[in-house]
Amino acid sequence: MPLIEKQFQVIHGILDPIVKAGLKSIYDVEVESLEFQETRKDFEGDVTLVVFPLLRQIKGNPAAIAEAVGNYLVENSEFVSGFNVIKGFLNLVITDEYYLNYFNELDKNEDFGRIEPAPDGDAIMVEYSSPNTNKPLHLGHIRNNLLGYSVSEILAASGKKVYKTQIINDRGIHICKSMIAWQHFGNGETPQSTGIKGDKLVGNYYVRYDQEYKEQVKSLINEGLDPEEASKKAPILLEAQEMLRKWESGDPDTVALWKTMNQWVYEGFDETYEALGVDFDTKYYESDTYLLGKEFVAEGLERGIFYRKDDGSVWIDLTEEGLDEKIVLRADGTAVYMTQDIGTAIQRIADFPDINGLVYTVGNEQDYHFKVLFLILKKMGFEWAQNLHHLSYGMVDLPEGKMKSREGTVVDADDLMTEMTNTARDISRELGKLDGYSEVEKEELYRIIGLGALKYYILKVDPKKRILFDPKESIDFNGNTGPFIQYTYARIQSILRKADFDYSEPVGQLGLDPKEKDLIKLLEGYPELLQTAAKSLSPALIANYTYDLVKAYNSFYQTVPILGVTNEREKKFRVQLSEAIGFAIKSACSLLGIEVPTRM
RNA sequence: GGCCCCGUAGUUCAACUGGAUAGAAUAUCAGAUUUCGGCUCUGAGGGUUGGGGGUUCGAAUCCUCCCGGGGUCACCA
Repeated sequence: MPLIEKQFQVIHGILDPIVKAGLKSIYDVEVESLEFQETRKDFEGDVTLVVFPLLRQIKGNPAAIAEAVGNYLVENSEFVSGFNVIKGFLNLVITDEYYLNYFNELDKNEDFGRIEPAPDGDAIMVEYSSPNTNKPLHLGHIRNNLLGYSVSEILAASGKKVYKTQIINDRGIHICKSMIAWQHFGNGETPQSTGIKGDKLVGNYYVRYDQEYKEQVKSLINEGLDPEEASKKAPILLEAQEMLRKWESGDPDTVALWKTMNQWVYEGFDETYEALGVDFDTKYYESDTYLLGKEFVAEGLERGIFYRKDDGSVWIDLTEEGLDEKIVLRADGTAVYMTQDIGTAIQRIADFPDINGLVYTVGNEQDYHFKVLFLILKKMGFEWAQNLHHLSYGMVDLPEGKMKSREGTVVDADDLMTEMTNTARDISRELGKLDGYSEVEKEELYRIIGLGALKYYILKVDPKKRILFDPKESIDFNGNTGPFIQYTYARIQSILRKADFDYSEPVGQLGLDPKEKDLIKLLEGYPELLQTAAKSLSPALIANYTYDLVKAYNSFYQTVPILGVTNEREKKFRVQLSEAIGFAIKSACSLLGIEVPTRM
């Protein structure tokens, strides 16, 4: 049986045809789809069939229909041992035998729930991070990176080939500002000579530029210029603009300095990415792509998708779609942001022909831009334009308000990770069971815990919502947190270490404790959940599932003895179950980029 | 002002995309360990889902009008 079918052959899938056959024989109707759901905790049963939707095709009292289907199922399915009806809800009791069989046939390993991509299947490209090269990464980038990376992992686990990419905003006036400041005030400083991380060094000069600029504006105003005039005439601004012109005309000295300083930044970014645990398969640089797209606009103009205004600029009219008119080419024939994004999208498909979709991880302030971009690409008739997604996310707020890099109220990405590690160290020193660990191993563990806390905290919330981030108080190590999950995993590993007997063979039939049944049900739901998370690009779904799983395991652990039970078969089964839950935790966490320790 | 997103226990988040009596965590209070890791478990209190109207068997979810917060309406990226 192919892997995919096997993974989805869960109880819903088994009952589906039987219920349909039952409805056919009782009421003589063909029903297309049925709505199954997990039975709520307050009711008896395991699986619930919602009868209301059937009323469209079957006239009658929902409770009576439920009763009839229930009776039919008890007679015709070996797995349904009983049922009860509450209003239009048919609650079915599923036999222990079914769950045990399901568990025994499960592939129990670290790849639990994953589907291998088909060799000739469609690929998807996920863009995230997309930094500017004039300042270091901050908390907002962390949310972006974690989301993009996690969504990539989820898509890959759901059976798609994934290319992770970023577009680096490496050109423009902002980088010229850092360059000018470095020329004036740098005295030849380099990351090597100062020991400062490259992105931080360049970022410092960006701040330095801004200080100088403000002073110059002030003195110009004192000399009698009006504020608006002064803000345009500050000498250092004019220098930066002149430098941009030189860069665009390819002036060798300017380009050389630009390359050098950008290289410093990239080395700094690479360190941050590595610390954060994210990576990329390919990169795009705006200096390469900012001129793309013009020929496609020209082509679209011929085909009547765009139109030309009297001044020569080119536009698209989206008023029929409820949007505005949007410029796609300036009067002087140069590209705008939109032109460039059109060109870059097309370029990516050309570079990787197996791609049939793109995901852009970009903040929600660009919602409108992407709406327009996607619409334009659709109008241009690209087939892959049906599969464009803007993974939009809300801002990260601080208790003091917005982050502003110029005012120094940003939370730096590197600093934050260090702080998380420090907190983990403090707590673990008190509570950890780390006898025999070397200092190096301990430090590695603190890093895993600190980062796990940060990642889980950010990924568990719906991307659309703003996050209020209090670095001091928000990160907790108890309750619904990353370390809570890691702790449970570590505890399972502790049991496996102590289980010094062979537990690999499946045990035969035995009665299940309700807590055991709960755990198997959760395992059963995972592969489908993974597909849903992939479709909705939602790491939060995975995070919340992981938490449910861990909670259910802790409850099981508390009420049911594992190694202490006298019955050998039960002991074996419970160790197997623990192991399987461990695999599931590890698998789910890996989709969030969270590592799990064997001790902590 | 037009358009888009958000509003759920004191606080931070859920709610299987229209399903049952809206759930967790946290904080507070009360309990549990001859056991495998107490960073655990069990329980209590805490809600007019911002407000009004509508759609239907059924609404936090869909429609509509208000209120509040944010974003966006650049020939910037």
